[in-house]
Amino acid sequence: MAEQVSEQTTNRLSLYLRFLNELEAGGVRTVSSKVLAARFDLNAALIRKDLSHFGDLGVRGVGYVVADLRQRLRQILGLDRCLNVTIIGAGNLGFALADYPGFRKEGFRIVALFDTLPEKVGGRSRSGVPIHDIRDLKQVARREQITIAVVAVPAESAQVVVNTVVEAGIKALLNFSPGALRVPPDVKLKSVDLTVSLESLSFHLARGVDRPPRP
Amino acid sequence: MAEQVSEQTTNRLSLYLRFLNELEAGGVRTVSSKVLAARFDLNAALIRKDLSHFGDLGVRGVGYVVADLRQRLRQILGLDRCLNVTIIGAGNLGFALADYPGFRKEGFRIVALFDTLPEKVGGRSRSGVPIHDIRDLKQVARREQITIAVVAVPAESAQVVVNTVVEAGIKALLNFSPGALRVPPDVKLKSVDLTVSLESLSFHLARGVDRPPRP
DNA sequence: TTTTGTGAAACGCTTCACAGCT
DNA sequence: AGCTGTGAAGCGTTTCACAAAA
Repeated sequence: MAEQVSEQTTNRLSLYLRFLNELEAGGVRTVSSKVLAARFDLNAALIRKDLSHFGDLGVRGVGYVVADLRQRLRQILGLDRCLNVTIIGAGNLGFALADYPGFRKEGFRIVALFDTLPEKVGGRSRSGVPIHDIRDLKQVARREQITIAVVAVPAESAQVVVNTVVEAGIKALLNFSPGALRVPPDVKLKSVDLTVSLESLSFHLARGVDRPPRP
Repeated sequence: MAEQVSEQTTNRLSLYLRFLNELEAGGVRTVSSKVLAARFDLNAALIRKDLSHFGDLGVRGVGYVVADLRQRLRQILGLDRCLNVTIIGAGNLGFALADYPGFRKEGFRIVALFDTLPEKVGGRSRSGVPIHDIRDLKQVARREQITIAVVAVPAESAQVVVNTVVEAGIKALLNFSPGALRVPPDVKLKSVDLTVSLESLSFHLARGVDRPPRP
């Protein structure tokens, strides 16, 4: 077990975990790869492969024990520890993310916002997350044990902000700015590019979602 | 040209286009696949393959003419027409997206917000996008020629909202709610799952971004 | 010479199919 | 009988390598 695991696999593990939470809440004891596959429109073998990367998690003839698999997935995804998150950029998007209830629900704690504007620093988000000066990032990051930074600043300042975050010793970044960003190899950067997403939809509209037959 | 093109290819086309905008603004005449490749950390052959799906866009020995390729990519991505977008859910995230400057910059027009709460309906976002009652979606969608909907509502209401959007005749959806959603085959759904993104980062932290050598 | 466009090879992910366990 | 774990096959994407064009 535990060689390299593809990003696609880990993304699916998150989905499985979310479903297992529901199943456990509903008092379901075991679940088969077939049931999981039906839920997510995937092939059952793929789910077994995904899980088999981490040992023999299932029971032949029975399936997976919901409580055990859930526990194990939380551990694999690192959700059994405390995960403190900061958001850089106290603009509309930064505030929205700081107050997004979905994060707290899954065990992430948003502990700080950062900005450069003096009129914002010292304030708080609606839900009470304090806004610090970006120059204090390193200090606050250490004090609050921040391990993940969400970057929600305009494209022009994105690379500078990313550099600051990396210098503060944070090794995991979720970026919402458009454009290519560079990070050292020991830092994990994941980007959500809203423009690319919309343009992908535009492409499908332009081409016709049901492709018209070629002449 | 113009068979099926993978989503990965179309996503990259968006990135190329953004860079071409910069190049044209900077007065650059031509660009080679090698330069594009360096910019995005990709293989030059991949860029040529991506572009070759749409005809012979380059000139051997020279590269690609920036102005021409930009124009062609805008056309391919459907950005040469008017693209009216609505945002469903006038919560923190919905407002942030409605006022996100990046969308307008690329030619998308956010023309309406929708919500169910009477105290929100009739109001406007900070940048002036009017908030309508979700029950008026079909009517407003037709009047405003809305072709893309962004879904930013809580998970519980997501499927219902998606159904309403589909019934209103909108064929392209960008979804921010967690969980599996069903749409008919002629509708294009793209989802951004913030929890999955954060959990993916958590996984890499838990495992060590530089993987520790196996014992 | 430079750089595109493209078959062929390489690679990685998914599905198949079945041995093995309960 | 039922279901997992997995080698082998299948398939889609990326990279290689080179002929063709400017």
